[in-house]
Amino acid sequence: MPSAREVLLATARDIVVAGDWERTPLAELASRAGVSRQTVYKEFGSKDGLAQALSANETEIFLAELAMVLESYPRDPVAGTRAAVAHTLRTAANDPLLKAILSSARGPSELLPLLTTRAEPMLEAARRLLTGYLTEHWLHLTTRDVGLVAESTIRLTVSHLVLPLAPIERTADDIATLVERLLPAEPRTPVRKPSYALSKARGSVHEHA
Amino acid sequence: MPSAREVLLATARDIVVAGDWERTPLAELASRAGVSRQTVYKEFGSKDGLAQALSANETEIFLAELAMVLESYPRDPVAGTRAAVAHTLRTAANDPLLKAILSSARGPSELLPLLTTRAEPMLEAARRLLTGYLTEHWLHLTTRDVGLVAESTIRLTVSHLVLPLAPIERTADDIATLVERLLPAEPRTPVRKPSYALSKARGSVHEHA
DNA sequence: GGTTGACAAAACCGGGAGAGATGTAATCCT
DNA sequence: AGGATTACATCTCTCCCGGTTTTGTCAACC
Repeated sequence: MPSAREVLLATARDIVVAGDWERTPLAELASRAGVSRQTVYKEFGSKDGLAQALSANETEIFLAELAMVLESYPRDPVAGTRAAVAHTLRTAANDPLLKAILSSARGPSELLPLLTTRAEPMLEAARRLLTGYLTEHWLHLTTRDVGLVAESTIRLTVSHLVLPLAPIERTADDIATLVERLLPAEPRTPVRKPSYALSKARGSVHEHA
Repeated sequence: MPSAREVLLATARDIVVAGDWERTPLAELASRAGVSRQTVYKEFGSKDGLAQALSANETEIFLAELAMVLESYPRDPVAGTRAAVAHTLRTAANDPLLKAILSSARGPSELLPLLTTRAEPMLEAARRLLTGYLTEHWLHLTTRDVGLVAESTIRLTVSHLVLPLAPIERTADDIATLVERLLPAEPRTPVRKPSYALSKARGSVHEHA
């Protein structure tokens, strides 16, 4: 039995993805979630509060997914990077909300400006995640070097998200190639407990297609 | 004696940079340029036509500058890249018009959407320029490899333009470092006539600070 | 190549009425 | 507690209506 909070987040997400956020009254959202309007205020304080919570939830889920993707390549950081980039591009392509969070892009329909604030912290979190992952594999490199590569990977991914020119798989291959050439030496794989992985998403409500 | 076309472009540029484009009537623009309103229609067809021409002019000037910057480092492609990136970031920081063209960013004041269309061709031109420059120095690399590096450089530069985190010089150093590591071998310098350089800006009207 | 003047059509203001949403609160239910 | 219902004040959004400005196109003129 999902809590009111959870079903509200899920419905809100559907509405945002459908591009109807500003158009949809809170009353309709609530009734569609099978919940009264006041419950929303109790739980989230305001409509914006709901959007914020949704954004935070989405961010958390995405970062957890990203960590899982990376974890599944514990011995091959280049393949891991490639998979992470591809996963990001693929997911964001089908998810206007995530895309908005990542790129802070004002789409044709002027997506909610609340998320703009979220963009930078989100990218920063992703950068830390990637940095940790890469550090596990190239122990001899300086923090600065790994950070540079991680940040470039993130920026390039977002860039290709905003202005895609090649198919996703091709882009992922390209970025992975860059990483491989940038950090070429000594791919030692310690295979210890990965300290970079974040806790799993707790408030997860929806499934990613 | 500057032609009416030139002085019109210059005045239009001032207005755009001041952020008053949509606010300013064509009549005022014309009189400020010391020219009648009809001359504008004769020369550019419409107000949008003026904006288009301005954008094209700006693009041409910028690309010519970029080519000159690169030409001044005929033997050191890493330093050349570094200088080109720094020049781009520095110029765009003081030039809302160029920034809009490069990033297609809707600023707080909702900059002219005409330029949005311009963004991709402009980046494509810059990519070709850089590709040609780099090819002069790393003859042994495949077109695909050089193209990859060039495109990444462009994308990273734009990314840092949109979301600057470090000082410009630092960013330029970082990107140059990436290029250096990506294309490490055999920096042969043919020093022949650089075929990548475009013709100088002809319609150039203003001076870049 | 340029100016002046006139002109229709379109875009851009306020202001005001009405509808619709948001946010707060009291009360009731279980 | 967790939630629903009803009520209500306050915003905001939208539509409409004029009046004004701006755009874009003439023609005639130098």
